[in-house]
Amino acid sequence: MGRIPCSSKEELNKGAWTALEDKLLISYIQAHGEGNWRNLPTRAGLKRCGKSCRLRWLNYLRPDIKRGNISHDEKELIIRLHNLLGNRWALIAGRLPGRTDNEIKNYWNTTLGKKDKAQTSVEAPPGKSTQKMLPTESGATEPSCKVIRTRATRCSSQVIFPLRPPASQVTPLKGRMDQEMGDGAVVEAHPGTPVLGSLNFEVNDLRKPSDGEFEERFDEAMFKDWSADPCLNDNSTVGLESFAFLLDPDEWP
DNA sequence: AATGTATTCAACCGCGTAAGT
DNA sequence: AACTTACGCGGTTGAATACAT
Repeated sequence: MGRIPCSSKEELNKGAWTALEDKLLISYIQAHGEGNWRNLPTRAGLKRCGKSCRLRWLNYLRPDIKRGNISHDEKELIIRLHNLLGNRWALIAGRLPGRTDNEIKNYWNTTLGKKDKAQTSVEAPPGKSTQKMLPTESGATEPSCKVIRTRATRCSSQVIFPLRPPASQVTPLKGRMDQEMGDGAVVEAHPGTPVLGSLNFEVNDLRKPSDGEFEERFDEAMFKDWSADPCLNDNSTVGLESFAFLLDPDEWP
């Protein structure tokens, strides 16, 4: 493809932004709005790549950004959303007004992630996976769920697998299905499509909501009552229990 | 006070996706 | 349909700062 990486333009500034650069970027965006990041630096008189400008604006200069002091409620929400979505920082940030994906990612990696790691290292023997394990009927343990994910994918749609799909509806899954997938897996159909539910059946019966629906579905009400989710109402075979694996086992009765 | 170590977080990097041609 | 390009994302890095010795 031959795209020129930001870093190859040697005349561009790198590293920390100066107050003057910030001022130039803010005043340009205030006058012309966001977008067209590629041409923005030249027009704004900045020796930065568009990518860098975008990042600086989104993560630091935007007026609606809340900085620091993650509240207890926000922390709880981050933990729950992370349980649900994994490292989808942008999606998680979308549910936390004023917070950026970068901030949440940093917060997780420095604070919550460490706690999680410390906890799992106590639960799991050294050298083994830190994935949470659930006891089986036989007394052995198995992963509570698997999260298989491609990297840096955008989530613009979702696919829900019911536990027992109607045999009449058969649609081939477009995307990558990892062979490692087992029962109760959370997988991500390619491109950027999270798949929730058990896969203890042949892969068929997809529901693909229209663009924009996805964001709407992850709202606070959803965490209070899964049954409120309209995509579940369409499918009578899916019970709340089928999502138990998404939550911390300790919290599930 | 000086030095070493740990932590935080802004910024960079590379890749996947969507949109345009 | 194939190719190109801009954007957006998650992973990672490294400078700045805080803390410990």
